[in-house]
Amino acid sequence: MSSAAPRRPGRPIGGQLVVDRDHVLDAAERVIKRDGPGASLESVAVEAGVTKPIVYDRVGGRAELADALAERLSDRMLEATEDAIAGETLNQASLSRLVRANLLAVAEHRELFLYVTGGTTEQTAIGRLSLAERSTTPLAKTLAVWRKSQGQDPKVAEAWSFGIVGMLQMISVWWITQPERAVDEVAAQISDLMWNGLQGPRK
Amino acid sequence: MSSAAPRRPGRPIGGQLVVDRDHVLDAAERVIKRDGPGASLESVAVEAGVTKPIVYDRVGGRAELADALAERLSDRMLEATEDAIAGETLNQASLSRLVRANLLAVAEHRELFLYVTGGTTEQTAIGRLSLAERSTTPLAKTLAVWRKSQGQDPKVAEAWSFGIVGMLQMISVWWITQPERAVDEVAAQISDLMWNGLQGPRK
DNA sequence: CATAAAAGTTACCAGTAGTAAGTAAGCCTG
DNA sequence: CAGGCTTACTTACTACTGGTAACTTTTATG
Repeated sequence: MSSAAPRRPGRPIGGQLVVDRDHVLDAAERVIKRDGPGASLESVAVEAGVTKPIVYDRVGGRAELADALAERLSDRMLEATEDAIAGETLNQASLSRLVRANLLAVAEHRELFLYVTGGTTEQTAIGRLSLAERSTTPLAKTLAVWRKSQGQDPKVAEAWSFGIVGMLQMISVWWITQPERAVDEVAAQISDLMWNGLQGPRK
Repeated sequence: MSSAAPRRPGRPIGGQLVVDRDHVLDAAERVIKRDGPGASLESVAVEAGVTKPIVYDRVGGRAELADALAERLSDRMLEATEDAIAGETLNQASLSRLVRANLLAVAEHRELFLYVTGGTTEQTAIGRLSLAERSTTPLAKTLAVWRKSQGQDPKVAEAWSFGIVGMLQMISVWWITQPERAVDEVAAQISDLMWNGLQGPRK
């Protein structure tokens, strides 16, 4: 993929863009997968077969790169988790499948997940929040609707969705560094906590 | 504190250490409070009235600094939250006070919290986990005891405590960037979720 | 055909983590 | 009390990174 084709300065023959934004982002994902978080923009540029200013032109600086990758990751995770519950009614079993799908999706994009949730050392809070928000916003809507349908106050939806996303993120980081733990067991335990609360199931 | 007293090279007169580890860590906290996360080691050294190699000698590199500060922060937060429940029995009201105390403690150490949870771009996962572990380990013990006393399986304690800590961290980040939200309301909502689960209170 | 616009690269700057080498004071032994 | 070792610093450097300005070449346009 990273053919070291030395290009001359100047507009390329044909006048077309030599790489587009998605190409750069793909390269960034490969580099992060290879070098872990803390991969440099220079290496991203090399992997994309281009120089640094092009990366800046296509996606922007480090913060914007993290943002763009966060967008990609959260889209994929959203898709994976949506497939797992597939419009089913909310109950402990479907919740457990959701948690399980979330864990497996994180494991699949391990390095990318760590990069995105790890932040960029600068304005980290906003970055991490904007990632979380991509997950919480649809979740909050679902929660609000569901609460209303149960005759409960939907006002809690926003705080709850941030709480749930935070729980999932932490559990994910923990789980992918503890590979011996069975995914089904963790999913069952966490969905139990989410569904029944600390009190546990009341009969 | 940062008196620009230019010191000559060589061993200081008197033969004593000019600053100790805690002094450097105090300086680091002040710099982070002033400059936000991403504060440089150089500025930490200047604030401590000393040069960079001394920082390396006293506390180590960036990763070790983050670790040491994480230790300090989690100790303080633990203290604050323990004061809030003060050996009381676990119920929704005491849980709410715990969440509230947690939020206020985070707000008090806002920049430090962001620095510590934001990580150091490198080996972030381990760093964040080790911070979380300082909170989860005592929590897990408490949970295990409590579950046993209720005739429930204490095996869930470890996963649950990571989940709870993750929830608290995310809620904290969210809340300190949304200053208009009343702390009592958020604490009530989150403790409701933690105690009763998604189902809400059953009568 | 001259000139502007487009799409690249080269070359640089500033700042940062981390380290090697240098220097002055204290201590210890003959 | 002189000379050498140890201690506790600073200075000065390297390597690298994010970010940008300036330059080069091709294409499009009046």
